[in-house]
Amino acid sequence: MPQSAGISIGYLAERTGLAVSAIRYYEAQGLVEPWRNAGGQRRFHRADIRRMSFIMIAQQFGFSLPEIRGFLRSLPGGRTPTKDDWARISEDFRSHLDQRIETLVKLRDNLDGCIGCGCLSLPNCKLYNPEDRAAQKGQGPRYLMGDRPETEAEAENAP
Amino acid sequence: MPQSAGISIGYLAERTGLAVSAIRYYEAQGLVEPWRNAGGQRRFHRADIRRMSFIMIAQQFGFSLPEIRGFLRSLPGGRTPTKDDWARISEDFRSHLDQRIETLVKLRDNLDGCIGCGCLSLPNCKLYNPEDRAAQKGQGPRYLMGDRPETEAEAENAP
DNA sequence: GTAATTCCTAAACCTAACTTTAGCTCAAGC
DNA sequence: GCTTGAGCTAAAGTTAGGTTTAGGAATTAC
Repeated sequence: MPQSAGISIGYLAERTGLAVSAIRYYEAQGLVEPWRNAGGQRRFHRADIRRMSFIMIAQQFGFSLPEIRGFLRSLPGGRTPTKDDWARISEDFRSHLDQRIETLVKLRDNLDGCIGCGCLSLPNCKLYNPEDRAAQKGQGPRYLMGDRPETEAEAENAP
Repeated sequence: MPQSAGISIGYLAERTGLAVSAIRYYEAQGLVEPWRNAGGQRRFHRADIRRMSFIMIAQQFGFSLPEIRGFLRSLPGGRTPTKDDWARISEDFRSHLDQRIETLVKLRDNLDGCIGCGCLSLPNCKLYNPEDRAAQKGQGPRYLMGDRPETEAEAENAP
């Protein structure tokens, strides 16, 4: 087991459950910056165990690696984040998470409404309603339930 | 505009906001089964407008295309799903969705606890706690916050 | 009847987040 | 001191969910 001169990639992998290849990938993405020993092998700070954990948690929260890199830039290199460091980052986490939860709950509520309305065939279905298009996450124009200038009624009557 | 002999892929795209290429991709994935006209062009049922919408909604709910294909298999081909068809599918949606929301809320609550505890450095942090590993979505064994057989205390004391 | 659209297929390309492979070097144990 | 495991790099492969491109063929509009 490595002692004072930093830890090996294998040990870091063992402690975090990450694959060695994943850690090297994170380095390539600028999420961690190990130094090299005399033989050219990576050496990590012990604090990088937490750094890796932070990455895994942030991923669960739905952040991309570039976003996480942004967070990490505001973290001090080489040491454990303090309460203040973490509190700062938590704000971002919170709002992002709240938004995702809200979207899902809204979607679920609409689904509930649809069970009672015979859904997918009635223009008053909420999943069908234009005002809920805001819930979309995609980039292009996507119209749910085929709702367009032409009404469904028209469409149905044109066999 | 197509009349009695089914609708074209372009019209379906226009009505749903999907790209033509996406619709062809969905066909390749077995999510829709158009027939062909004399000239070899795809013709869709008008009900496929809703079928596409169903796919888009299910995607927003976080389902993968194979999962959605599963849902669609229980739908009647060629006609608008009835209230009963939809109710049957809604059950599945509900439970999946509830589970996803629960996971996120749990994660958020843990985050809240961490803001107060100085997180990422205390063994009593909930994000750090083994019992919350269940919240993981990945496939491999991943240990959050470096929690393994060896305790953090030990690790910290071995510089 | 001809020009402009739309549609066709197959194959290549794209992004994210990694893993796998190949061929080679380093470090550790006995 | 030698064998074995751990580490190295570069490049290619993987999965999901598509888009883009190339080169034709069918439809539609006038």
